[in-house]
Amino acid sequence: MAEVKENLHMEKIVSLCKRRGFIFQSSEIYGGINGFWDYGPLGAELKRNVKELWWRAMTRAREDVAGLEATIIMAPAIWKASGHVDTFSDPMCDCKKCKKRHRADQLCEDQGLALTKGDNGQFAFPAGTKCTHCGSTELTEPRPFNLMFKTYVGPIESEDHVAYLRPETAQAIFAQFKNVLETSRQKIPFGIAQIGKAFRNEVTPRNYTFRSREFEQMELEFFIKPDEAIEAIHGSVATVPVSGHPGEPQPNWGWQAWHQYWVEERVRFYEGLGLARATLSFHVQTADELAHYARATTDILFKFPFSKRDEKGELKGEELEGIAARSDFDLSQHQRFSGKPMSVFDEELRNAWPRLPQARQDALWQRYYAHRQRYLTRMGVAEDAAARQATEDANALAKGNYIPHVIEPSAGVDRLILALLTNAYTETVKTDDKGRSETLYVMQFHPRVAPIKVAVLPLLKNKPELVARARAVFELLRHDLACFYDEGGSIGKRYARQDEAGTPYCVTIDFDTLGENPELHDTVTLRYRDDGRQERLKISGLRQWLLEHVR
RNA sequence: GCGGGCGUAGUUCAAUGGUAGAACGGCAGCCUUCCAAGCUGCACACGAGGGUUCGAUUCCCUUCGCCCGCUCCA
Repeated sequence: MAEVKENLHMEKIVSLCKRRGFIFQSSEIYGGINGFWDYGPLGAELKRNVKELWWRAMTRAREDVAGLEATIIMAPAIWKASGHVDTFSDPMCDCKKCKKRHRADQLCEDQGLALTKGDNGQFAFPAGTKCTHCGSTELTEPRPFNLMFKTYVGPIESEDHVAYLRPETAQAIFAQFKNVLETSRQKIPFGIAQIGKAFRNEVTPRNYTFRSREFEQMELEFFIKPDEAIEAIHGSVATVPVSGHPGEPQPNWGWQAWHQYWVEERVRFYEGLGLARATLSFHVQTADELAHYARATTDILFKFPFSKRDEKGELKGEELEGIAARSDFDLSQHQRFSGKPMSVFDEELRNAWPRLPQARQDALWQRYYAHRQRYLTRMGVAEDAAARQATEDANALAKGNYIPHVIEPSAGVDRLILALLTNAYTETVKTDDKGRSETLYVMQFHPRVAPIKVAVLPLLKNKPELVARARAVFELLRHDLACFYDEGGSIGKRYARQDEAGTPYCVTIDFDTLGENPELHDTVTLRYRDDGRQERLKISGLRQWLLEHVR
């Protein structure tokens, strides 16, 4: 279970998932729809378990995170503020000769030209634009390529009524930041967590459910004080260990410590779901890759069989989660676009500031000013207006006000499910005495995520006493555990069925349960999925034992 | 969106210009004292649409879907 699935073909997983009811193609009876997938009975349980574990770890187990469940369709202005309306609609074109596809704006730039946009919103190439691949001038018209799903709110289908299905859950958190802050009795640093569907009209959905057009995210926006505020209050920002978990959160943590903290917290979460470190890898985004507002982004990758390989031939992995340090960009954008203040008042800062030596005050003021000014001018605010606003912001800081910065651990649920399925999949070829061989499939899920926790089986079906006792045991367990009763076929076949479903424990009611051997009266066989090991447990302690082992 | 390959029971495969077989799986019954035993029976498929043809699952076209490569992935 711990090893990396190097040479596993995805088709095998796809076929098992279909066969056992983990994942089906959406709308299959109508021929399917590209990029959309349904979870069958086992998949639905698996996914529920994963979301439940995330929610528990991120909110209930912590005092500093509050939950949120926002709508999928929101005011379109949110997507203007976030930048999605602009960046999600890159104009694309194809070369008619060599069939190469380009981003029209980049193609022009590469040749020192500029794409033009008419009043009607239509893009056009300047004369002489060539394909950078083959040199042909036969290019298709630049077409906007919007990755957001569009719909209309209300009965009138006009541009005035356009709305989008959210392409990420994060923006809803930013938009409700003030409401949550005021109602949750939290103060900075604290986070808002949300699980929910998001939609992206991907150009090419690929790799089974990995890149779907409808998918689910588990996102935390964790709001922290700007480093300038930390320095004012605590004298300096805590230094971060070179690697590893920085330990329990401290008041003097700056964004780097918080970023590292969340990376490590998230890795621990994945390990707790059964994804060993060896199956994970990291990608620290380089300066070139980083979005302009991001200070750092660390991706946690899982080594899927379809992942690309590095120079050494090792699987590089595909992204499960990105942990981004997004500065105060998002809230600043919403403040500018909505006109509503997104700043918070920090009493500690207000009290600390006047006690700082003047030189220190000036230095922090200057740094904060520079940061704000850089942001504003990058966003196209005119130089003098930006200077004025940045001055205001820096003056506000001195009075204890700032826009919080954000650390964002953002995970894809469906990708994680696919990782868990891949990770759990094992096959072994078994040859019997007659030389016949068959392949046995075992889904070795961590008991925590397993869709069915325990199967209850009477050893034989045609002995009413066994069946009755088995039904009673099933009844005893089913209210607290995802439980499955099966009496069809032979006991071996039933074990094998549960192995494919990934059920970690099977409980068998046999003649000893009934008292054939008095010492074993009221005990059952407990059979382990991964090694077939068996032991006997008292029925009286069974429920408790199982609850402890699936936690 | 481009290029290539592919679509036959739930799964894995077979055959065929005269409407399809198997294995495993599923369901029911019998049997079975711990790892896919056996016996009997049952159900289930040519992705969709159009064309050619007396007749199409088979040939052609379109479409949808899947896989690979390109492109895209803020």
